[in-house]
Amino acid sequence: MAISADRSITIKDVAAHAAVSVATVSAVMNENKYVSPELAQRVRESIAALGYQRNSFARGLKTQVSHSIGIIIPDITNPFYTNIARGVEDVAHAHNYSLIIGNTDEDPEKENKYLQLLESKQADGLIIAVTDRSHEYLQALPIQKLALVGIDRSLIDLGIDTVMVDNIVGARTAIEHLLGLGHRRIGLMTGARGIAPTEERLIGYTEALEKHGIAIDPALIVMTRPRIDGGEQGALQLLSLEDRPTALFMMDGTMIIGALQTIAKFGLRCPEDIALACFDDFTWASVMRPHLTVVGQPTYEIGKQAAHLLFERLQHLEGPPREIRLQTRLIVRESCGSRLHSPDLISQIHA
Amino acid sequence: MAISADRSITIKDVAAHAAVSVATVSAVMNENKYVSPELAQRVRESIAALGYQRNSFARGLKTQVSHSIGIIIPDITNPFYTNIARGVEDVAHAHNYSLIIGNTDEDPEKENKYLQLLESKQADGLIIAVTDRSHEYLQALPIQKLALVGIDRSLIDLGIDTVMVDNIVGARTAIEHLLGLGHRRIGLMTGARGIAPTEERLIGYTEALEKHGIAIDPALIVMTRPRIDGGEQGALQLLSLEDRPTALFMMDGTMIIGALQTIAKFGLRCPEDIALACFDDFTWASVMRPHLTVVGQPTYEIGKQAAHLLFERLQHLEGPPREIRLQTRLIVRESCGSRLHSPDLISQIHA
DNA sequence: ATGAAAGCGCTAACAA
DNA sequence: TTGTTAGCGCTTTCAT
Repeated sequence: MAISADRSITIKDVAAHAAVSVATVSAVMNENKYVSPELAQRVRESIAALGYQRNSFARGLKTQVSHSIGIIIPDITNPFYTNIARGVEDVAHAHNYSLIIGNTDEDPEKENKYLQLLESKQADGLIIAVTDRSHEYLQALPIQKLALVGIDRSLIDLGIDTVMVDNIVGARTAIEHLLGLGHRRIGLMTGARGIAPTEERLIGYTEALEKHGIAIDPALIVMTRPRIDGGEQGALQLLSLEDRPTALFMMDGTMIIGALQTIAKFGLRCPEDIALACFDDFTWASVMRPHLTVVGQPTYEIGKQAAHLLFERLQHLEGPPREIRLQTRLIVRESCGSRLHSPDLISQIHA
Repeated sequence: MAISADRSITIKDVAAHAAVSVATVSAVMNENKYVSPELAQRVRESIAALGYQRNSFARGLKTQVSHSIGIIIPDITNPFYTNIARGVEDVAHAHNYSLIIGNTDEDPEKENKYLQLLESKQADGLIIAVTDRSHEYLQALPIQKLALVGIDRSLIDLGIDTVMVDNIVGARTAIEHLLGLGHRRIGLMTGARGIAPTEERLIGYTEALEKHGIAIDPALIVMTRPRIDGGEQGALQLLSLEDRPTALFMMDGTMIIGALQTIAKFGLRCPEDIALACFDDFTWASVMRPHLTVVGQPTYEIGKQAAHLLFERLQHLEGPPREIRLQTRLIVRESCGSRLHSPDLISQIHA
């Protein structure tokens, strides 16, 4: 801002300073050609002396690689995505890549805009949690140059590498835990229908119940938004039922906060009067009263694996798409009341 | 990935397709020169027909602007920074800029690396929460081309625009609240000494106490890490004091979780046995038991303002540096026990 | 082992 | 009003 060196230092300046050709400077920077030790040393000294940094525009123009990747998610503010982003960023950083971030707020238009931006502009690759109706975009869009990895929703059918979680087992395990504690009427709050995580978790719920010979009561399944107010409303609806459920399972971690509030309004205690569990572990889950029993998703790991997949894809563009399924972890704390039933179950951790 | 059009479409292709010169195509894309409606229309059609996207490397090489900005923060996973990043991203998006993110983990070396990366590589501007000892870097580094905005720590002395919070008033108000509730021995957990937020909050603490004629007891001030375990240890140290404090105030929101755990280990109840308050409001603060009384920082707003400052700076590089101070908000809930003292104080909100 | 020079795709000054 | 062209800074082929 202040001391401004009118023109920035180019490879030419370095070449002149070291009294060599620009080709030689380029060679030592890229270490891709033999340069005699003396010259190399001289060049390095000139680089240091001038504080030369190569211009990535020129480099990119020539090589067509930007050394940056993008991540498109609904909202970085949601801890689920925050951790994924962190995982991605760490891997990108290790590869000397930079990470461009885009929040879509589940708006297909915003998503589309980012897709274009990233494609035209810079990214070599892209990690994306697609918005519901946008799948077709992905194949329609001219994203040929872009390596793509999907997260949270399976994109494998579109020939795109994907990292997601084993939702069926995750949900089933949690419901079985509740069943084991004697619950028979288990309310379920889902996110948007039709997307993989919701449908798969629904399967897990159904499987667990059927295994115990319990009929599915549609009244116990309510769809709501994966937000605090969604949880509030969902719980309201479920708790207003004539034949009130004794346990509530939520597909999203933020919902449980709303549920907790509704429960308080009903004058109910958790877990004594009603058991609560949800997907997503988060920092505060273990310090809330009651400590929350949750199905933890390896969020950081999802990001990490997705980034690994992406960088592998960047190497060999060819090869069949791969899908990685990560396992969830049932973390039993207090909100289902296992302590009430059998003290020795406390803090048992289930794979 | 699949259908790959071997060579991507360039401005030349569009020019040929529309039977005009490249200059005309450029003119219609940039809307910076008069082009007759007919030609303009023809060009637009060709652009659409070919799905042309301009190559930002070439554009950047020519114009030296990248249309992307960076944000360098300790850790995106910390809700304080997450929200800031979201604020920045929203503004960047509105300006059609992309946002590159870098986590430093408070490691000056990583910070330095990002600085170089962003400078050489792309960013037109940069928002940064500096690591403690790195201030000198900022002026030493050849970041002349980069517009800079500092957050959380004041960089105004370095001639850099800054957005931060009124830490003195924030801390003072909270301590006065505690004082008003009758507390006389108030333990304080600080973050690293020597950085503005810590020192300023310390001033607020001191001012409040002195105003009430209470001497500062150095034993009540402990420095610890702004993390859960930091809070755990800090509380341990404070609660082990012979003359135990009746209230604890923490400079960081994550500390309070650790403090809560330590309190439980001591068999103490909050707020009955000990009052608790901290900086930083977060989603769960209002659903935790007890509901946490906190000094909320307008995190999203910090990011937004910082981005605004940055874009303004991008327009007029000249002009004196500006510092924006945002106000904190004391959010009184339960953890200080105001309910215990006077029921009508509950959920009072103090500016 | 080193250097000269072409050219990546775009913008903008200048010419027509 | 539209077109021609130089040149941004780098990589890389081809000469030497």
